[in-house]
Amino acid sequence: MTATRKTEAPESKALQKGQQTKAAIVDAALGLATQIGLEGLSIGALAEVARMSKSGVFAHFGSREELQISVVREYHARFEAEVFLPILQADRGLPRLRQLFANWTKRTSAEIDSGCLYISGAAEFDDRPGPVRDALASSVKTWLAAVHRTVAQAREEGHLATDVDAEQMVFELHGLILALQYEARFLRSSKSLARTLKGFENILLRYGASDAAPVIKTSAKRTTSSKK
Amino acid sequence: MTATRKTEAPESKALQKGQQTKAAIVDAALGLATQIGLEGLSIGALAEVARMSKSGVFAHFGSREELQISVVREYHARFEAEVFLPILQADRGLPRLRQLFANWTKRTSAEIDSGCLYISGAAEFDDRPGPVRDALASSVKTWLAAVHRTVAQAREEGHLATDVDAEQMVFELHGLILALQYEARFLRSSKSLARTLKGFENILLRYGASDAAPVIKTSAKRTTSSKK
DNA sequence: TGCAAAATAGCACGATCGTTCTTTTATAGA
DNA sequence: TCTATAAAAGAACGATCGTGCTATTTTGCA
Repeated sequence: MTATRKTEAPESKALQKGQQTKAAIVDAALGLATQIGLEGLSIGALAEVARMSKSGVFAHFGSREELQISVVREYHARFEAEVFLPILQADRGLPRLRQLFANWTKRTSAEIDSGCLYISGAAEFDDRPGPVRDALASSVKTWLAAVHRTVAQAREEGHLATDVDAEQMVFELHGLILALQYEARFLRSSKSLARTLKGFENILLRYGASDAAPVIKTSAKRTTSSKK
Repeated sequence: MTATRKTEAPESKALQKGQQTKAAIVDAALGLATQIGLEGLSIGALAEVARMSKSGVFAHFGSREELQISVVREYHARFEAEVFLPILQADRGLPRLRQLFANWTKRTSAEIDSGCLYISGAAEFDDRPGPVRDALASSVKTWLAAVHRTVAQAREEGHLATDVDAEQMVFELHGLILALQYEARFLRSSKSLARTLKGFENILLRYGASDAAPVIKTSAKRTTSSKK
């Protein structure tokens, strides 16, 4: 359309000035969004953090909604890189499932300063239709499908009982993660990480995991010296 | 401070005009807050719903924060009336625990139009200190303590294994509820209610519930119920 | 080095926000 | 019924919101 075409397509040099400032903006926006939520993310506050003018920030996205979608996509990419991709190096089956849950747990609990966008976003957009919600739901579903696949693989490798309902197991694992986020981040409970790990072992036991769980049988000793 | 004191204290007649309009405002505010969140709750929108002027609404609370706290308190009262109080009529022990979870599940899933303030509020206020967060956390802790008590009673009645870690069980139950809300309300999954109920039976089985759960045993070759 | 084009800044707009102040209306006790 | 007071409305404030528009600066290629 526009007659102004550069002599060479701009896709060769991937990161012109504009692209890399946009990346920096999205990075700052992601930091803000994980703190105050996707809805709380304002262009003015973002411009201040990025040390730019409002219109300078705005020009990269064209609308606040597009900015939010960019943030969701960036979170998706990081989540994939930090949680999903590393588990592919673990042995297929139960070891990989263990690694998956460990990474997921770590990502959910460890960083106190940055919450999980998949969780806060779900609460914000659960009855707010639109492209932001669609992007969020799509990312979450992609991830849950990956969990489902990993569970199914573990079952097919013979590491879980043959009649395991993978969807049910994913649902229960998801519940553990959600409880972890809730009780650790909102209620500030220090024990929730341990509860999550124990819950995971409980689920594995119930679904017939072939390796013994490294959890102390609760029947061993009640009322130990560990008061408080 | 003010020398203007009524001839008699106003506490005798509980519902003057002001009190009952305030109750109506809080009712409308609760409806708004469960849809768009406590943070999204604005006095202007609330005034429109309540068919009042902004300042007329505002005068009842003195600040937006106080309005939010009133909403949290109202939600607490309703949650208690709808979920907690009715279970006291069920037999102490496992029947009561079953009734508790049934009510909790019903409250969480049934009403699609109104989300759970304890869940959306936690996401909004998990790193936003202040009295609203305190009110929310206090209510949630009260409820979780009631769940804990019910679990402990079921154990002491002999309906659960004697070595049940009540806190751990509450954590896992909470996770089921959170997963229900997440997958039903955000992901629009129709199967999440069934998954929640099945997860509940799984937990009961694992913790040695004395009545047989209506769930098909998953090839119970591993760690059969050797517990007492 | 010059110059088109991209990137950013500046400014203004209507809207809405929470809040304060003043004025009007409705209430309840004498 | 009269009247002090509570309740509600009205108007305005400074801020901030998202988003256009225009000007200025910076960039990258000839």
